[in-house]
Amino acid sequence: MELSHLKEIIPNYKNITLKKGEILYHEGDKPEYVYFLESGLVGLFHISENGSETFLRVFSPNNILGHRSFFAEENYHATSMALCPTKIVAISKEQCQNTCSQDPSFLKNITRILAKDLREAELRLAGLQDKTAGQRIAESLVYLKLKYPQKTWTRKEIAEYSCSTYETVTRLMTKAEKEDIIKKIGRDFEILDIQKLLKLK
Amino acid sequence: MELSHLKEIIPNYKNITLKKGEILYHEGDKPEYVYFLESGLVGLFHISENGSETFLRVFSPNNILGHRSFFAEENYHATSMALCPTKIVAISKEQCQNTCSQDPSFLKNITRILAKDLREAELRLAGLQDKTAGQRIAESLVYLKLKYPQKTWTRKEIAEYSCSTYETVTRLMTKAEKEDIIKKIGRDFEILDIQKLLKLK
DNA sequence: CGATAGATTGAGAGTTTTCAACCGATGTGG
DNA sequence: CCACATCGGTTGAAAACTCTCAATCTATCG
Repeated sequence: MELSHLKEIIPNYKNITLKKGEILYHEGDKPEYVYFLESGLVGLFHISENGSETFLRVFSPNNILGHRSFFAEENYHATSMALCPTKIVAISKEQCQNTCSQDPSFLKNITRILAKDLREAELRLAGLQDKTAGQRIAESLVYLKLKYPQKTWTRKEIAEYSCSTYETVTRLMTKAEKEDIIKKIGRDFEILDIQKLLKLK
Repeated sequence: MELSHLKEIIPNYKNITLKKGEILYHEGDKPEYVYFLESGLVGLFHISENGSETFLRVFSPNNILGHRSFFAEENYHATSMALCPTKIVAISKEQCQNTCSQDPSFLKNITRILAKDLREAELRLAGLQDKTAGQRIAESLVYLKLKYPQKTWTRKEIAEYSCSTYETVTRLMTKAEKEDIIKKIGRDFEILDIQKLLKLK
């Protein structure tokens, strides 16, 4: 979705700069703004009572965030955290409201994003039923590394994205390296053969 | 969402009658219509290669369905099946398009539905990480039976909704009955104590 | 009343997680 | 620029939770 013209059509907006690990909003907070990511990377996480974290979505430049809660008219159901130094533009709810009225394609774009994200979430849900931890981890490696290659993903982040544990991620990665499917580079890694990775048992 | 006025604002529509178990659309099909449920109950299921099924969503009277794929401009990612005799109104994509343009609240309503469903899907995803099978089953019993009390849910349906197996559902229900938390009535059941059910270990 | 779909129960198996100990990389301050 | 502290990664062994498989039983319906 091309939202890069947003700054031009919105009269006044707020700039936010986040360091790695800083929180944009917490689960349960009441939405006051809709955000637009200019540079960096943000992760959306759900943190349960017993402390287990689930990595729900990744936001990269030109992505909108905070929109789900705004359009559902609900408080945030998860916590947004910068995964690296990040610059964000905050637009007030009223401004977002106005943009919706003035630019019909704006709302339609957001509807499409929500519809696609719903598909993804539901397929991940189904994947937890019918895929092994190894398969989910392999798919997560492909998704995260190919879509966001600049980021050195930690085993923990990969685990939380694939709904597994960092030990299991480590084990799968060690196995994949032994079969020349990936190559570890320091704490980072590189995918050598996507097809083999996705078929790894 | 109140969509019951849809028949009045849409000039021509198609009526569909489904028997229990009949399919409205299959995963992979290209959307030609957006549907509106008049009476009955429809389930949305994802069926994986190895045959495991995941019960994603329930649609009841006045619900719209098929909208996710339409607004994402994607083929269906799951299969819709009638859970009991059901009457549906089909609206062509063009008519849906027109309604969006003419009635701004229509699109906004759908956006809200998608946003709420995304929350639900993501929280279920997180729940698979941090809740036991028993907890998920208990929550599914509460959700399905309280929201759709008229339907006799099978153990299999409950299992697919909670991402578990019908044997595990049976075991939990037997346990819950021994503790006077639910009461089995033939193949159906009744919840006697919601709070206890949700806390059942 | 028989046939069939659905439910129950038990036992065993298997995948993942959990716990624990140790190793290695990275980055910062002296 | 080195030393060290810290964060992240690796590996092994044991435990646990569910699932799978199998046999049996019970509702429901024609």
